Amino acid sequence: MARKGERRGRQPCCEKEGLKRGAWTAAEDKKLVAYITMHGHTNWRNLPKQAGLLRCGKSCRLRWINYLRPDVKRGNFTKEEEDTIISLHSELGNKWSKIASYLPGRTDNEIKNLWHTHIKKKIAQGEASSSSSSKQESYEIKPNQSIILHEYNSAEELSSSQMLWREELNGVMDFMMMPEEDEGYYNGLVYLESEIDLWGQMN
DNA sequence: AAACGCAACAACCGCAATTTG
DNA sequence: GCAAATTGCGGTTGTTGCGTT
Repeated sequence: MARKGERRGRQPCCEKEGLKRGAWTAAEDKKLVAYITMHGHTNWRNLPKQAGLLRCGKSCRLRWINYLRPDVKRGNFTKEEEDTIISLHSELGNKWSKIASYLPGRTDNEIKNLWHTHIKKKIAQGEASSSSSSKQESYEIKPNQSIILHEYNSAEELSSSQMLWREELNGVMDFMMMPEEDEGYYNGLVYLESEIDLWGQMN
């Protein structure tokens, strides 16, 4: 908190002088991970000082969220993940953090980068979402209609994913079927190896 | 081998939203 | 209720690596 009489208006997130910028070194990563593992991250602004890092809190936060968190998934996006992103983006627009919340282990920054480098081009070329070329079928199911999915490995995971999907989109549920690939089905959130039944009317 | 162009991605910046005193 | 501090988000930029000429 600034005391009365101090400079008005927004202050910079950190003192620019003396703080390191640019790529993180392995030693810095180690310090950050060690500190957060021990103390957590309740105050990003004070964290770098307490952790002995010459970085601003924002930079530490970004580094942790995007790369150092233990649950961050590295590596290429799968076809299913790309489809999910395309589907969610058509509903939500550039709400990258929202989209990321549907993809465990993926960050908003990563998804945003993927969108700008890969998916946008694919869509522009008409390769990504063309239902005719990829043999996808699309159905719309209204929110109040019930859908029951049978014969899957993890009932709990599927159920919660489905509820999230419903609540977040608060309206039309877009369900994608790809019956000719691997005998499986996709709904944008889960991939099912086995049989699936739908209850409720489709449009 | 050097120069260039481009794609990929890590990181920064500014603003909005939220929290705090 | 208000002002300031802090956090989170999305747009953008900078750097790096790779392929091509």
